Amino acid sequence: MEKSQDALVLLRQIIRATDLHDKHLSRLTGLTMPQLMVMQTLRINGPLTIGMLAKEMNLAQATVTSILDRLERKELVRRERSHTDKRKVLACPTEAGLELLKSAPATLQDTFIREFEDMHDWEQSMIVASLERVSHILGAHHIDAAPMLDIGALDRSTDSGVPDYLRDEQSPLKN
Amino acid sequence: MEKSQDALVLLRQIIRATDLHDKHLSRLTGLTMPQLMVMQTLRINGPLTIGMLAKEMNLAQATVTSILDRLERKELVRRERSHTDKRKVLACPTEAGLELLKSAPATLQDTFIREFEDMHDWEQSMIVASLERVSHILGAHHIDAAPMLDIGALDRSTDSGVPDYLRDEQSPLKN
DNA sequence: TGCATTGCTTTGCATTACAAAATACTTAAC
DNA sequence: GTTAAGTATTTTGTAATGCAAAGCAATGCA
Repeated sequence: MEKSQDALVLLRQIIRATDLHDKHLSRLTGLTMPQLMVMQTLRINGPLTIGMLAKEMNLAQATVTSILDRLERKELVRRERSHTDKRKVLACPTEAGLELLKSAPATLQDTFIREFEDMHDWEQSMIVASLERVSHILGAHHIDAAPMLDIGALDRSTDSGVPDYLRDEQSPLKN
Repeated sequence: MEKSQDALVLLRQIIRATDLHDKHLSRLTGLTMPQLMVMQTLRINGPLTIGMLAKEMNLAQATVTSILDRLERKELVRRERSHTDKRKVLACPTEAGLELLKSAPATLQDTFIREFEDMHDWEQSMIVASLERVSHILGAHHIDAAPMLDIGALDRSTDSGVPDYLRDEQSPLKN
C-alpha cells in the first residue's frame, strides 16, 4: 500500500516532465502549446484534414480552424483543398514549418531513446512490460498513439471494456 | 530498437489517458481544467498563498488570480488574508468545494490503486522500478510531485544534473 | 523616516476552446 | 436532373487561459 503511492508519484513526475518539456519547447519555438501540438501531429502523420486533426488532438473543429489560421499566417502550415472531395481541406506543414521542428533541440524522446538503448535487454523488457501494465490499467491500452512523446493525441477506439469518457465526449454540465 | 518505440507509444498512451480523464472530470464537475487543477492542488496541499499556488502549477501569479476569481464567484474557494503578513492571501477550499471533489466519480488513481494492490508483490516492485527508471531518464526524478494523477504540478528542485528548463522558465523567443 | 522588496491585483492583449449558425460541397432518392 | 439529406469546414459569439507590465499595499531593513 506504500508502493501504489510511490507508483502514482512517479507517474505524476513523468507526466509533469513531459509537460514542462513541452512548455520549454513552446517558448523556444515561439509557438503556443496547441500550435506546437498541431505541428507535431502533422509532422508525424503527414497532411491531415481539419476534422482528422481535431479528432487526433481531441479538440473541436472550430478550435483547430483558428489555430491553423495563426499557423498559416506564420507560414508554417499551408491549407490545400482536396481535389477529389472539395469539402475537405488538408493542412500541410510547409518547408519552414518542418524546419522549425527540426531545429528544435534534442527532444525528450531522443533523450529517452538514447538512454533506453543503453540498457540491458532484460531491463528494456521489464520497462515495456510495466508500461504495458500501467497503460492497460489506465484504460489507455486501446489508444492508438503515435510514437511521440511531447505532444499530440490519437483517438481510434473500437473495442469494448473502455471507460466511456475515453470514447466520446459529451456531457450536460457546462460552466 | 523496436522496444524503445514500443515504450514511447506506451508512455504516450498513459499520458493521453490521464489527459482524457481530466477532460472528462472537467465536464462532469462543470469546472475548466485549470480550475479543477487549482481545486485538486488545494485539496492535496491545503490552503496556499497565491504565489505558492502559482509556483505549484507553473503559472504566472496573474493567471492564478483570475482563476481564483471565478472559483470564488462559484463559492468553491475562499480568500483569506494572512494575519501575520497582510500582503499574503490564502486560498482556502470551501466546504462546497471539497464536497464537489469528493462527489466526483472514482478517479483514475482510485482505479489504479485498486488494480495495483491486486498485483503480486514482484509485479508491483517491477512497475515501481520501471517507473523510477523512466522518470529518472526524463529528468523528472527530482520533481516533488504529490501522489495525485489527474492534475496539478509541483516544482521543488534543488540538486544538479537537471535540464535547465525544468528549473526556471525564461526564454527570448516570444510569439 | 526612507526606500527597496514582496505579494497580490489590475489592465491590456493574444490565444484557446466550444457551441451554434452559416457555407460549400457530395451523395442518395426520386 | 432536381431535391433532400448528409458531410466538412468556416464564421460568429462568448468565456476562459495565460502572460507581461503597471499599480497598490504591506513589510522590513538601513
